[in-house]
Amino acid sequence: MERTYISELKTNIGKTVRVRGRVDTIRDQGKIVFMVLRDISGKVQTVSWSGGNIEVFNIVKALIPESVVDITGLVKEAKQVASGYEIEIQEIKIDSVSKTPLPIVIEQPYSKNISNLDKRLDYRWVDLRSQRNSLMMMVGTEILNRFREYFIDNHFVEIQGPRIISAASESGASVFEVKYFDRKAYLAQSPQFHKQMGIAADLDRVFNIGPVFRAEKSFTTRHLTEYTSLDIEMGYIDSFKDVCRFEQEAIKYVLKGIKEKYGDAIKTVFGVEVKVPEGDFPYISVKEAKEKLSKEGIPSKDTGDFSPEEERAISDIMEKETGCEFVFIHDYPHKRRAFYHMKDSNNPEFALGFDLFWKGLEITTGAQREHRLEHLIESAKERAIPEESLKEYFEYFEYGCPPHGGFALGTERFLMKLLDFGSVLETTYLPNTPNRLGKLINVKKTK
RNA sequence: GGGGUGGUAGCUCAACUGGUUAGAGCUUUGCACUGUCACUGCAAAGGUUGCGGGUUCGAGUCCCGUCCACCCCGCCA
Repeated sequence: MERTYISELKTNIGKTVRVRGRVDTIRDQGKIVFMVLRDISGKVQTVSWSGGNIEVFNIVKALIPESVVDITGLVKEAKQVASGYEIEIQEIKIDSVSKTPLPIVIEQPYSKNISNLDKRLDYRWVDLRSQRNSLMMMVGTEILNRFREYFIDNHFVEIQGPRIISAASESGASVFEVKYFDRKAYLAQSPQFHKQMGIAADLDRVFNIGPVFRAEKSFTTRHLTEYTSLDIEMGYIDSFKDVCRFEQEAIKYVLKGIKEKYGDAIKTVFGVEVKVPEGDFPYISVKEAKEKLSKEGIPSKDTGDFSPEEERAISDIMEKETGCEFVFIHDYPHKRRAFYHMKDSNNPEFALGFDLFWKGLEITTGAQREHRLEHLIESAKERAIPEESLKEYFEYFEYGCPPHGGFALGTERFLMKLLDFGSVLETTYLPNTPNRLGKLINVKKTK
């Protein structure tokens, strides 16, 4: 018999079905046992009596929670049950027995003692069984699906830049060195140069969704050493604002889709209302932002960038002023941005780039790129970046390159903000951080 | 990398100024229960107090070192 998902049972009342999944809870009443079965689509109560199939009854009575079972039974109406129906088990097969007790608590809506995050990550495959986490994974899937859909509908071509590269790319951010046969190589910190190659290759608009690596010892709720970057680059723009507008529309499209598909579930499980922004996201210059912060008495140590406190405050201020959770910040000093950002010809101190903040967190950096080789070389010189390390990159501009710009969005950060999680470690399937490689904790000791 | 807080049972935590046998809730195990649904009731099990050293008659508690986690900062997406 074919398997029926638990979510489909309500249309199968009166029928015999096969359901497969995990033993969620057992309520043994002596001569009647209720067992709640769980699969990816939901939960259902099953019932068996001592007066019914005694063989089945004995197996159910002895089940260990979190074991995997294969059940055939009759779906019947049951007024006593909240859902209105239950399954009377006719056959049961145990596919896999769970050890007990579990090493962590699987989070329930009523959970009081939720295990610590690091312990949960050690047993991530158990942790992800919770409704909260499986919904988080499904929403994450839909986010990438919608972005990809939007890009393809807007003439984008998908590329997969190499993750192992020969020269440490772009800024001073530390890179992971790897052994590549008999030479040194590096893990890509960003697909930036290869996106731009796509523009020089006349692919016109390209996107790249994939892992990037940062060898930074950052212990925060928003940094990972490996994360999934959503990168785009678009040709023939007139201004970085074309890039902003594109990103804004893409985000609206994504959030609209999420709201339609998961809005109710997100509201129930996370208590978060998915808001689809209307109209344009506000733009504000660094200078204006600093003035607003100063009025609110928020201290500033740096005129060219924002501290996390300032990021949160400026988001709050702008949301109150405009009702929008998003805000674009522009007119950053060029010397504080990547060398490939184009300079503002009216004021070369400024870069034609932007950051996008969402609910107090930077989720994107973008810019119009410098496509004129002489200017690009000059910018690299200003940063004292050895020309030799950029030789290959510079060549992309030698045979003509359209004006272009793009952005990178941190997908884990996006999901974190959407569902109001406290850390990107929670919105990553298996987060890598300076002290954690998958389940392998305490990396230093194994050196 | 800098600053702060912490590490005690499978999980979440308590243990006063250093003082008898380190406690509780949940989980687990056993028994009872034919309509439970965060089942209930009774009973039991469960500990090298992160690791290494020191002070003391005596250390979960104080000191030094070390590892790890969490929060804040730096770096960024």
